[in-house]
Amino acid sequence: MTEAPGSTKDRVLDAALASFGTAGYDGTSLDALAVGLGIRKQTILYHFVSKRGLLNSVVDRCAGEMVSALEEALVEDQPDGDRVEAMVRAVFRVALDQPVLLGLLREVSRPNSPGAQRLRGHLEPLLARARVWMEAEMAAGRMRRTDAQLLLLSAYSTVVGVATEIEVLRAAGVGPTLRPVVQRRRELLRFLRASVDPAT
Amino acid sequence: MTEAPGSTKDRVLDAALASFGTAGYDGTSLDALAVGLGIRKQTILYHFVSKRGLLNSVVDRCAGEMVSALEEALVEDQPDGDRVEAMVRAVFRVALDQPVLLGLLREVSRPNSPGAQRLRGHLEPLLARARVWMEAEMAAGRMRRTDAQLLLLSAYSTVVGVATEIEVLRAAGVGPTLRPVVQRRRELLRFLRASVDPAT
DNA sequence: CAGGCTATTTACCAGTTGGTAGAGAAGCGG
DNA sequence: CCGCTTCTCTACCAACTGGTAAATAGCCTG
Repeated sequence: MTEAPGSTKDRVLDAALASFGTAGYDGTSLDALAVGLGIRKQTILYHFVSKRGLLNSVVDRCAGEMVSALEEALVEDQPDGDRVEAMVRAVFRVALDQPVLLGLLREVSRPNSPGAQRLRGHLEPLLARARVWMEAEMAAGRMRRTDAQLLLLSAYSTVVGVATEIEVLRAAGVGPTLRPVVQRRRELLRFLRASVDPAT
Repeated sequence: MTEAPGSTKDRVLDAALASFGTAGYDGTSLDALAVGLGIRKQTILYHFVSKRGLLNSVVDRCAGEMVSALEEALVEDQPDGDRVEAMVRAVFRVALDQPVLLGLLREVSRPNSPGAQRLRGHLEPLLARARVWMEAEMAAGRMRRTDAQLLLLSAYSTVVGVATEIEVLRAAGVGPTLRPVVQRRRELLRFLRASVDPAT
């Protein structure tokens, strides 16, 4: 079922991810993509039917990777060890390992963007689980009472913003050093804890 | 020099801002833009020479508005009244008054995007001023010692993320109510204060 | 070896893209 | 009335867009 890593289909997916993530959907041309891969455009269309289908496949694969990474982080330490931290660490790990993936996330999370709805479809169950968990924590008094959905959306956009920022830093001349990233993650964690702290 | 608000040139700028901000640069066609305005595409090209020129003009105008809004917030209360809060409030006001402007900011702040460099050119002096101010605050012990540039970039991306999120919220079904925005602003302020608080 | 399946190709197409060339038209100072 | 400038228009165009149709080649199975 899963495509062999060296197959044409898989190579197209990789290249498409990179292009969608950096140049955007409209900025990506199937011709250019094909030339870059040394194949003909029609080969791409054979595998993915249409440009939109290609985007959907890319989104599906990436969302799958991300969701599984997050779920792994969630079950990792059952005994209420800081789950928030585990999730943030997971996201940052992904951001460092595959920066292009964040580019796609950014591109696709724009409202009215093709693929935005599809992405939401993938993330929805995860969000639902998190919401349920948060409401339980609130009921137990381990978390400050707020609108769970709103807090989640806030956390989501903040995390994405922060992770995306790594690209911006690189563009601004700050080298791909690890230090700023670590520092940034520490501050983000403090922020999220503050949002959640039952005191005040 | 400044164009009359009803002039063709100005109407084109408005429509282009809206289109660039929502559909992106590549997703915007001069033909469609012209049809929407009831004029011919060549009229647009007469005023702005090229599509790229149009983007530049849009960026220039918007960056001007934003920078002046921020500078206004900075001098507003000279006696060290919380300048950070003043700036955040200014940004949120812009985000609420002209949401499209945030869309453009988001589109254009992607690295490698056309217009990204131009935007940085506009924001650079403002950032430089802020950096100088922060270093003075640090020296005076009123602010925790950190890398000023890094903190600024963090704050920038966070603020943009948060403001952009308003669109996301709308897309996620949460109405354009004011409450979430206010709540979000409060939390953001707490975050920024925590990043700055000299007591660890 | 025949026949189907998968994968990739060549050939082609209609529509759209940003952009050029040049013609009118409207206003204005002399 | 002339000439100049400013603006908008019609008429084109070469390049590129995503997409269709059909031919070809390899491969496995019967």
